[in-house]
Amino acid sequence: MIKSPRGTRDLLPPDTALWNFVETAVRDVFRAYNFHEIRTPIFESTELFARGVGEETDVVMKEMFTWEDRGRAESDRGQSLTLRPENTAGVVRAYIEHKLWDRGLNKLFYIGPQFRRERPQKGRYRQFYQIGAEVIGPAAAGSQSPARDAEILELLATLLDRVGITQWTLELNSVGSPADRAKFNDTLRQALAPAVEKMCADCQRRAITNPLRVFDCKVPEDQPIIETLPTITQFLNDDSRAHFEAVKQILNAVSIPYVENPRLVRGLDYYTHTAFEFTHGALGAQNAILGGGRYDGLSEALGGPPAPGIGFAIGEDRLVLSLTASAESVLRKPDAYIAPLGAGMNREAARLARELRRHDLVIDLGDESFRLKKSFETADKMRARYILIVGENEVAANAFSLKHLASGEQVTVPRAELAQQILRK
RNA sequence: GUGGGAGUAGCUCAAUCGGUAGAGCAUCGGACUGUGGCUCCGACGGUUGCGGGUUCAAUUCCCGUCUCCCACCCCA
Repeated sequence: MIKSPRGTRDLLPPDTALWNFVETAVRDVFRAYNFHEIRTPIFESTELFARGVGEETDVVMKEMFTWEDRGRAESDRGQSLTLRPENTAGVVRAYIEHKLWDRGLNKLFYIGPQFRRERPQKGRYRQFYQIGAEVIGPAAAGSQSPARDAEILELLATLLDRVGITQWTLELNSVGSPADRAKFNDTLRQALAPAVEKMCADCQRRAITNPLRVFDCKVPEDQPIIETLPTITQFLNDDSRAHFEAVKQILNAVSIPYVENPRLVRGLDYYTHTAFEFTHGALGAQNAILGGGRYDGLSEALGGPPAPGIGFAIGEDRLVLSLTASAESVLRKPDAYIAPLGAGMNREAARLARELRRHDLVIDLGDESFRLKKSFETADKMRARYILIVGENEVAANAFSLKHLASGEQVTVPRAELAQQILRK
């Protein structure tokens, strides 16, 4: 049997109702904040991710699905292509390609699949879905304003509340400018040097390759050493500091709770200033439900003009996992199930179904060969509100037996009044 | 990519010391020819993930492999 490839899965009804519930709610929220949808290709030039995400990151070095195009045209052949591992690079590429700076400030959102060649785990797939947004534009259009950071964070709080996730924590930090980070990294290496021998094997490696990640260490014995390390907060320049303060003040003004986490670092190279994560307790080791931050230098890194930006990406798979609502509860059930009864009744049933569906009713129907008992069982199973019986008696009278399945009440309703009756309850 | 656990009917799970696989639910049919979630009866459903090995005999023991789960690396 051919199975779906490792780390991929089929989303089936009724679960897809839950996904649609999330996506519909998310679109509503984006609309309220005047964000508009962008759809970028699912694959791009490998170079885009190498330059945009960072040549040295794990994502680019070992987690991408990459292949060589073998098109007929000389210009296509040998082009290295990659399934997008994230969507920010693609959005910024589109920003540059279509000169979107001419539109002033762009407030864009996307919903779609991303791909990483990782070892699968719960809530972590090789084809996974992200809901994200980017605010990007010339500095003169306000793209650099702390008001944009705060607006994004407030939007996210609204969004999570809206889908019924209330147990979230917003962790906030500033990672400063690239220069701030370089200084901090040097200091960190020096601070680690005398103690590193006593630390776990992972930390010994991190101390050399990526000192920032030492903060993520969960080994209890290492914590006393980590406590003594400097934090990036002390290395922020005046601009970064002022920006961070302004963001926090707006959050206070709109009553969005947050905790400052000076150890929160971001893995991708392009982040500057504000960095944040929303976590949810019930998710185990993979407790981050979304993350994001500011990336003021990304456009230039991709060959574009200066274009400060801030964005986030929600792991939709994990978001759906942490939902308390059940798929069953958000599934729209049929308003009525039509049971044609006896030879020739399919035609009349089809006519009725068509009439009722015009009234925005959800109608399903069976077949004239079904015994009435079977039709009732089918209607019950799909949780239809009403069953509508279409038999010879009904057709002769042009009035139909309509039974409310939950209460058992049955009435005979003239054809012209059927929709009204069904809409009633 | 590393370490550990698990794979038996569509789903959830049994199967004693190694003796050729069973239940509940689901599906379909009947009891019941125009009135339902109940009840009873019956049917359908299996390469025990896949491949190899040991054995008279393997769901069971061994090896390999695939997939999922947990943790790590990393990240949303």
